[in-house]
Amino acid sequence: MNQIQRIYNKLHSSFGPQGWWPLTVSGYKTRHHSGEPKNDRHRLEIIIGAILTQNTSWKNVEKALENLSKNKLISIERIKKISQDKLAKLIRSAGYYNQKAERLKIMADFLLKNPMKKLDKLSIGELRERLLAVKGIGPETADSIILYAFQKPIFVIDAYTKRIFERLGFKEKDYDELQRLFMDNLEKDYKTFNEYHALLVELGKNHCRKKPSCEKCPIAGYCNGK
DNA sequence: CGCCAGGGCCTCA
DNA sequence: TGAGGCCATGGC
Repeated sequence: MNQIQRIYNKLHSSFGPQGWWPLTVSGYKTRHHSGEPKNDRHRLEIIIGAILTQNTSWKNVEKALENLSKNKLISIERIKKISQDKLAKLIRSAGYYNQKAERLKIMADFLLKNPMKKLDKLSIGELRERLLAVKGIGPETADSIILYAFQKPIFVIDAYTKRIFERLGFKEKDYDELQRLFMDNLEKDYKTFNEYHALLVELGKNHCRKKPSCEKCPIAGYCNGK
């Protein structure tokens, strides 16, 4: 077994299954105890959440999602109709609210022209290319959407992932390189990629923070410290 | 009070 | 292609 796989096993047995994506307003999580999307509304909530959480803690995003939900704005058509200014006020708690309001509007446009049913039929490569062409959607957001909204096997790299694996001593640095490291060393399995990324977020929040606290870190044995 | 959070775009070498 | 500025709130 390779190191990438070993680290996954250790994290999984320590933290347990994470069941991402953390749907919060679509009512799916409470009914089914799983964040897996079942319909287009769930998918849209994930897409919106992925944009809102750019460089922002999930806690701040939840409030914004609640506000959107109250105003029936987990809807492509309703996002189209509302003014960007009003939208910005509703998502204020997520930070960068003017930018993010614009990004949500642009994404709504994109989804009107590219219905999810059609996007779902595309190959991963093609879907990724189309998402990356949308202004405001970079590699991490695109991959989060592909993995968590469309349940296709691609590995999401975020700031936590970069930090954790740098500390572990891996030399891969840029996004694509790091992504390949995971995809080449794991089964190309949607559930594995889903869980692994979620587990890394958990590790990053609780142990491998900017200022690390390694005492109780479950993978301290694989790490040089630092 | 200062630091940081599940990025991405733009500009300028 | 890489570094640096910019966008901003809320938790700790």
